[in-house]
Amino acid sequence: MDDNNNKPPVDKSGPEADLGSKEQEIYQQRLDKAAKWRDSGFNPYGNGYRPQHTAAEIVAKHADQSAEELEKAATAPYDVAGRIVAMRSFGKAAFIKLRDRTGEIQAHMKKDALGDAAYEVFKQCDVGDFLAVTGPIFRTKTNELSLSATKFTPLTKSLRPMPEKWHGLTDVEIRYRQRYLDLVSNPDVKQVFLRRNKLVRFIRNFLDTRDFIEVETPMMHPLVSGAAARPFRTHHNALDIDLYMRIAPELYLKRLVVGGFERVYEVNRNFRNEGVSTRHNPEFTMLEFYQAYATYEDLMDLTEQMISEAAVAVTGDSKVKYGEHVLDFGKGWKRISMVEAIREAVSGLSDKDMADPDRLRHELLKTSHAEAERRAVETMNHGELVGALFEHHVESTLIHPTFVTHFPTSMSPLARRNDANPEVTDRFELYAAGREIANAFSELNDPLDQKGRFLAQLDAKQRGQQETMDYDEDYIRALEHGMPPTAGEGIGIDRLAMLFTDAQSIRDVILFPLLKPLAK
RNA sequence: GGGAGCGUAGCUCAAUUGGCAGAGCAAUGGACUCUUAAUCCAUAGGUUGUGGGUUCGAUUCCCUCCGCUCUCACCA
Repeated sequence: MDDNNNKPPVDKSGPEADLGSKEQEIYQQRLDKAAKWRDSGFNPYGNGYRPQHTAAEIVAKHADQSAEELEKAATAPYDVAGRIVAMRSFGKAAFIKLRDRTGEIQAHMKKDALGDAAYEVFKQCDVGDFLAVTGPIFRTKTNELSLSATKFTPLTKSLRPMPEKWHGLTDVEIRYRQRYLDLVSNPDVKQVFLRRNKLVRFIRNFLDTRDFIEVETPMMHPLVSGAAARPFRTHHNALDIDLYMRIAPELYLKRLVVGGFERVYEVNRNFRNEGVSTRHNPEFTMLEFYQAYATYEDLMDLTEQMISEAAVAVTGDSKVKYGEHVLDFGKGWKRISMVEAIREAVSGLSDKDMADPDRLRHELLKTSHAEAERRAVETMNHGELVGALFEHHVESTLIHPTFVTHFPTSMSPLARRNDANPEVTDRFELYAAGREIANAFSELNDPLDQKGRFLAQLDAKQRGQQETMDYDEDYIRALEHGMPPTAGEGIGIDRLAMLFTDAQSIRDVILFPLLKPLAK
């Protein structure tokens, strides 16, 4: 525990200080109700109750039975526990809705079935409390499956009021800051995260069945490596060394390929100290995988198969609605080189033009109006100009899944050069909905070439570029020992989850997105 | 970091030109043993994000700060 983590002691005697006056009143009322539970022998924070059934299994078991059939069958009592999410009371009877991890089930609480004393205890229950209910199943006059409670056990008292039942919780700030309330209040939100879980499980299974081994590599790095991004810094006290939170696991995973793990993957967090937006969270989840004896072209096939199958597994269809569009993840994705893609989008650029930095600079300045941007364009090399033109004119137009290949070598310091044209690399990025989803290449395993590329990165840093990689001596040493021909790929899990859940903001697929702390 | 917008009861939202801050849900008390946003009667609940200014008077107009949303830049 850090010693600089001194929090004021919490006052345990009454309502919390952040409550409004109305909320304090409710808080006190519920403390009083909890005391009444206690007086009746129920600990409002007791432990050890083990419900024997779930809402979903009860509903599934009796979904097809009519009211008469259920009455005749007279089922043995069920026993479920959950949060009370709705209550409609009639004085001497009430309907409550209990929610557990599997779903919801209604219970009919009747004074004559429970007894006077027990019904008094039930009256001290509120929406939000946790309760266990025992009783046989029946159908109400409106045909809803319900438990006819013969017994109940108060389990946990909720002291704060739930959000409004009809509109739910819509204030996005509260939704992100207090995700637990969002999850309780908005059932769709839970579905989003269940889908995300399904996606990650599908991917793990897909790779596991293809002989990939899942590993965990360091998230605290002594060097900045594996991507072009600004890192977070941190400090280890006992060793008295500065470290960086990782921006990518790439070089560690390739060290493992050197060591004989021919197929490895890692699904974990990367941290980048950059702007926050609807598509960027400072910490985000990345899948990276490496396969020896494969090329970037093999990975295009693998990626197409993995993501098209994932779409069906997660959403039920290879055609996925996303905002205004319906994305078609069915196989046969377009493959186009970066230069071709630019020439398709910008008319009047000949082969010769594409090779001429001044011509490209001129083209780029047509759409770059901000002063800082124009200055940046002036110092770009040929590869950077090609990349910038692509981002300006092509990226946002790639709606259906599209592989863009052959990125300029200068913007791909870890990728293998193309044999026919060393100015470009054996690399592709996958785009969908106008965004980058995946990035892959045949890995550069020539240690001398890699040395030169690292040196070029140092050079770029000298020129003032902020997002550069450090020279990683040990990585070069690893390559000098020999890395088999390998291809590797990174897939942004959050962004893929966005596509499969129709989420317009990355914060909607991250349980606890980074927000500024509120001032006291 | 730049630009635009937003912030009113626990929640969802009103408040005319600057003129007594309101409703529904939730809560409390009462009636009600088949409800589905249950219904009916009554009660209570507010430092209008913060601090300042203009004004006889500010939720409303102006400024500061805090937070959120969108967007641009950086990036994936």
